[in-house]
Amino acid sequence: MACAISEPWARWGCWRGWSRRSSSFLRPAARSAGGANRRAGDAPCRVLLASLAPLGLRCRLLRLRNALRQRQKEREMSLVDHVREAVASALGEMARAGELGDAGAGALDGATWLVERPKRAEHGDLATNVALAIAKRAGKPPRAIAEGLVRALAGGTVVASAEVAGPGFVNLRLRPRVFQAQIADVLRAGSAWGRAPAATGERVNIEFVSANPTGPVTVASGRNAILGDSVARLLEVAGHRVTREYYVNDRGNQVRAFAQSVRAASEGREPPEDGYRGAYVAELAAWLKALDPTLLAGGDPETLDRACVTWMLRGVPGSRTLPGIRPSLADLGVYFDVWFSEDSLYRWGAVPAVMRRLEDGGHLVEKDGALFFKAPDGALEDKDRVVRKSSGEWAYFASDIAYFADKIGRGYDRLINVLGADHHGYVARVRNALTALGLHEERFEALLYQLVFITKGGEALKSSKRAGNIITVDEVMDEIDEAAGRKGAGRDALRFFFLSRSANSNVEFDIELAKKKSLDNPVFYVQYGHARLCSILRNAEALGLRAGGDLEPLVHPDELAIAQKLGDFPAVVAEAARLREPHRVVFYVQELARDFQSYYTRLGDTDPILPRKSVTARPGWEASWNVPKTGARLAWIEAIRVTYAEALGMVGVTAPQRMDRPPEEADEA
RNA sequence: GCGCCCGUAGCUCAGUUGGAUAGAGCAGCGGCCUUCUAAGCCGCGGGUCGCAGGUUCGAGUCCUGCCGGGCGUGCCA
Repeated sequence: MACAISEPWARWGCWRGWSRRSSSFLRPAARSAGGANRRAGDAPCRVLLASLAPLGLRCRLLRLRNALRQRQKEREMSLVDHVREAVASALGEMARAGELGDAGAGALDGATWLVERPKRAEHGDLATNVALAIAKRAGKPPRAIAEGLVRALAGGTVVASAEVAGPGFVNLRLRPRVFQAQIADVLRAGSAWGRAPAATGERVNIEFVSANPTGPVTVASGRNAILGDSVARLLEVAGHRVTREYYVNDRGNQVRAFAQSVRAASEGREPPEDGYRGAYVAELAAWLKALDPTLLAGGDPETLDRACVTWMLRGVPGSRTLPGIRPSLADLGVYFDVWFSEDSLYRWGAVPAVMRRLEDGGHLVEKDGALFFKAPDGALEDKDRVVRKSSGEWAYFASDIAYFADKIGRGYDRLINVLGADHHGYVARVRNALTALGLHEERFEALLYQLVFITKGGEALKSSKRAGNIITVDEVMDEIDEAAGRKGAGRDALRFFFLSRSANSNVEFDIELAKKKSLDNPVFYVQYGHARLCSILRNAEALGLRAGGDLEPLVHPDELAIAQKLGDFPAVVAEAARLREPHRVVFYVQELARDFQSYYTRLGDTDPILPRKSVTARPGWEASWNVPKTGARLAWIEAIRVTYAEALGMVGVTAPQRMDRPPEEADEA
């Protein structure tokens, strides 16, 4: 289905053919969480295998590839995996020795048991509930099994000591070497740390924002944008190939009402009954008038509709009243691969085509002069839905069905829609329609988030595009930028704010509080931590001290605990991607920041990482300074920094290299 | 009425396929800067996890009912 697109905004990459190039052109280099091919892994082998090499060689290559994969797998095994393996093999020994009763090794079959981090540090580095889990099957009390396990684990290479606790938990302390190896893992992975190999997962299309192009980006749609974009980043991190898509409703009543409001504004009239009255409407009217007076003065209404949509998306150059949907989203760090025009579905005849298919399947019924989609029997939503109004116009639902059919036809394994809770009734409708068309209904996944309540000084604020009292993401970001004295601070703060809670919880956004307390945003705490790490590394370099060497001097309990926490990162990220819950990454990085800052400040003067000026002032200080220990600690710091930066990148927040002293607190008593 | 989501500290929220004494930020109180960045750190106070049953070795987490809040249930999108 080739298309000739007449909307000017379409040139920005409406269709898949151009979208990649145009989007990479538009994306600043900062797209660190993007889908670059990293960790090529066994790619060279694959290439050779595909060639016409002789059979013997191919067999050898196959073995080599498998060996490489095995090694890769081992490398990707987390600390928990290693310990789990050690526990399992200890249990195997016990079974052979008859310590697990008649069930023997079978006691483990089908049992769900965990090796996990206990909440309290006194309970060890890791703990397992396996004795509790298999006690019934083994026919022995949990504590007896636990005691046997403690004996069997003694003297291993991973576990340093083990003890029975409570009803039968086994608490484990690990050898420092294990944590030191964790640091090496992070540094080896570098910018691939926490990521699955690229393009190994599904082809995913994620549609989000898709707000009507009749107003600027509001704080409410900001939540959609930030959530959708962060989930998209996480999916890429998890190895999926992701297309980000915005469905532009550039047709229908709302666009018409909007265009008529613009025309009214240009003539100094009140907007029509269902029209729009924000300041941006007048701004757009003035801009269009200057651009081409015939547009407004009795020109073709469709051309005017189109022009309005175009400039809403693009924005009036230099205007803060009408910055444009696309630039506003870019300021939020949100970019799309595809901007899909609803109107184009009509121009290509996709809507009647898909309706014919529904009709052939007997899924349409005519009532009161309108055409309805018949809900299938027993479906979750059992009401019939209008697809063609009695006026003869297609309803939005008709083009939506065509749109979904189109997306499925493009061969995605999964279609995700990020929707506000006020649209959740829509989900069943789409599912029913896809089922009726015999399309892959199960590939459709709705990601719902609860609504944002805008308040001002504690009072509910009814914001509506039509009334024109909307709160835009731009004004919020501008305010915070100004308060923090740094461009981009508002973006980071807004993203962090929305990502600091699960999509399932309602958010109250107090516009006054957001501006006044913007510097309390935890994002700055995390960023400050990153800047501190960078600063240490900078200072080290100036002194000629380098990260690396043997990690054995790394024995401080806090340092090892943080190293262990770094090891949690890939699992946190994988879980966040699987559940589409970016807030997990945000909470993780906040914890990491807390751990590091606490350690760092408490360290104080007692055992500084870098030599003080009083030390470096003496010539030849290097001879008395513990350089190997510093090297190990710097490696540890670099590993933390990498984890910070990766985590922040995955939720679209910048990781600044330096943050200068905070702006003076203006308030005086 | 029916469907989906939520109810955890004064406020805003986390809480991994059910695990040990339920956590964090903000707010409050008390301490720590001749600085490897105080946008920081340490400490204190603060809880019938909406209520009532049930499931089990064990429930904030799973099931049922009730109470309270949000959203949906348009020939609006």
